[in-house]
Amino acid sequence: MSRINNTLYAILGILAQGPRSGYDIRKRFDESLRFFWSESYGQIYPMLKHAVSQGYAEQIASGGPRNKKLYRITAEGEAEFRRWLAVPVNPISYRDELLLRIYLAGSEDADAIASLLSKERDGLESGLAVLRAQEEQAERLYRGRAAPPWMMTLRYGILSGEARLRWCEESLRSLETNRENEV
Amino acid sequence: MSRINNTLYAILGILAQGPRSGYDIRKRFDESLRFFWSESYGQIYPMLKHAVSQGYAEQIASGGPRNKKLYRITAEGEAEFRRWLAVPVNPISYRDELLLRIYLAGSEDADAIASLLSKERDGLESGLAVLRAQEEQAERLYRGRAAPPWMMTLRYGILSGEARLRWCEESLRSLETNRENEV
DNA sequence: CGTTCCATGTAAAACGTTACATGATTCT
DNA sequence: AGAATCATGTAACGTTTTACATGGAACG
Repeated sequence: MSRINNTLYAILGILAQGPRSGYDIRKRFDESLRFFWSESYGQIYPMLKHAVSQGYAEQIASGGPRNKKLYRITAEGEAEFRRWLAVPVNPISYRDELLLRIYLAGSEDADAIASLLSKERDGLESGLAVLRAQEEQAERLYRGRAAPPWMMTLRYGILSGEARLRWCEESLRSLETNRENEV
Repeated sequence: MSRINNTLYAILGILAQGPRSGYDIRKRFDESLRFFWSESYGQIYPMLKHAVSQGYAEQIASGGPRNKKLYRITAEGEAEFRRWLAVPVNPISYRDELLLRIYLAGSEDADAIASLLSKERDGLESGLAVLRAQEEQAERLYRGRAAPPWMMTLRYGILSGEARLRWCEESLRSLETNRENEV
């Protein structure tokens, strides 16, 4: 069985919101989805051609000053995309370098681990500040009305970031406690 | 600049705890690290040869009934591993199919999303039960004494799982609310 | 006039999984 | 005896990133 190609569907999903160029699609991934998904040019341009060859998208002229190549999703493309939406997700296989290092570290590496953890904590704090600002802005915008589905992904960024931050702090405290008990 | 090869260091880290065969190493990843790291045979066996060629490990006879090939880390290998431990981690690039689908879904896909979310919730609940049982067992074992570093990774599994579970529940509630307001 | 951004692509390398091949040992 | 597990490896395939190549447009 050939694996489901998420890249194709991710691109179709962006095109479902309106005609876009390869460059537009890349920017979209980079600006809005980077916390949980990314695609590089090396994936996007060949996959757009593939989508056209499968009849899921078609190329249209832009008429813009740079005459970029816009792609529009077809009816088959949209049907295929909606089919994919309901397909059960694969279990997330995610690789976490920080956890790997901690798991493999010995007690003699406590300093190195503490340093990694505090760097991580600082990064999380500034990242969370950005997400919270975005959330506030969106809340003002959608006051009262139903929030769009992408708000859920923002919310996830905040909740998971907070959990990881709490874990960093807890871990740093426990390293500190161990150190005191040894002295 | 050539990318840092995490696979090599992950293997060296396992070997730093004692001589192991390729099979042993694979089992270790599969049993204890699967929540945040994995390596397949296709990576492990060639990488062990590479480690030997670099002088980071050496092959020793096992003498066991199956005469498996044990590898032992060398002094250089251990030094290299400790150097890697302190290297700043790369930002996690993690791909979350569930968040991708939610981000790309339109309001007409609310049913499909709700179904994915409730499946995810059920999976998280049973996964968390396993982790909590492991934590209890470990707590009984290390009562009072300093817990080993790998306990932090278990703790992370619990905290991040709880956060994701809360998010699932919150998202399902908000989908439900939107539905009621539309009717 | 130089820098940044827009814009499209390809080639090579790196990364990673899956399937296959093979055979011994241990358990039931 | 048959099944499961131990054990080592390779080949093919698929995925993903990075580097390279090219050039126009907008901005200060």
